[in-house]
Amino acid sequence: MKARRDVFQALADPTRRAILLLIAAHATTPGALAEEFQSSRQAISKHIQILTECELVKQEKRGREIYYHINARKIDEVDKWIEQFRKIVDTQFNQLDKLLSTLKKQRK
Amino acid sequence: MKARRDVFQALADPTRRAILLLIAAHATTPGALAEEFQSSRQAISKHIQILTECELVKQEKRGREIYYHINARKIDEVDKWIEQFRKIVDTQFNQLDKLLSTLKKQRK
DNA sequence: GTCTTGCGCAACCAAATAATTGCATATACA
DNA sequence: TGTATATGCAATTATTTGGTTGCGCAAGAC
Repeated sequence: MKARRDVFQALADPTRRAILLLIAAHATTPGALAEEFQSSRQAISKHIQILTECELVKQEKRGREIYYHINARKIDEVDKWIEQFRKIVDTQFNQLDKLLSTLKKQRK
Repeated sequence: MKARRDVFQALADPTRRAILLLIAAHATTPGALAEEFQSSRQAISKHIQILTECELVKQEKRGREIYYHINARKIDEVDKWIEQFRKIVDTQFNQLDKLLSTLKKQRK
C-alpha cells in the first residue's frame, strides 16, 4: 500500500464508496463503520486511511475516538474530469493536437 | 485480469482516462493510440479491453483495423453516484437506517 | 490504581493488476 | 502469391491491493 493516491483510485473500491456515503450521512468513528461491514476494523481503517490521504475525508479527534467528516470539495476533481470528457464528446472536438499536448504535459 | 469490471475501476487508471479522452476526441485504432504513450501496443490494448468490457467504448471493425468509439452514457453511472453522494452531504441526510438498508441490498 | 475500549502500526499473505514477450491470424498491398 | 501491417491471445512477471493477525498505546470506566 503505497503509491497512486488520487480521488479516482479511491472511488474505485465499492467498500470505500459505501464508507463515503456512510460518513456523508453521519460523521462516524472507525469502529462504528466496521460494524456495518463484514470485514474487520483494521480493513475498514485502511480504507479510511486511503480516503484521508487523498483528502476525501478529514479527521476530528475527540477523546479516544476519531470522527470522520466529508470534504465534499474533493469530489469536484472527478466532476471536472467528467465535464471535460463530456465537452470533448459533445463537440466532437477536432483540435486533436491541442489535446495531445495537454496530455503530454499531464504525464510529466 | 478478471474480476471487478465497473466504470469506477476503469477510470481509476490515469492511462485509461487519457485513452478515453483521445477516443472521445477522435475515434481511433489501438495502434494509433499506442503511439501516443510510452507503453507497448499490447499494454494499451489491454486497457482498451477493460474499457470495452465495462462498455465505456465500443468497437467498430473496419478491414484489419478496429476503431473505438465512446459510449458516453456509461459515464452517467459515475455522475449518478456523485449526485447521490452530494445529495446526502447537502441535506445532512439523517435517515441513516434507510441508507444502511440500501447499502445492504447493493452488497448482495 | 486496574481494566476495558478505541485506535494505529507493522508484518504477513493471497489475489488482482499492469506490463512484457512471443506467437497466431486476418487483411491489405505489391 | 508473398510480404508487411494491424490486431488478438496466452504465458510470465513484478507490483499493488485488500485483507488478516498480533502488538502497543492512549483515554475513559471502574
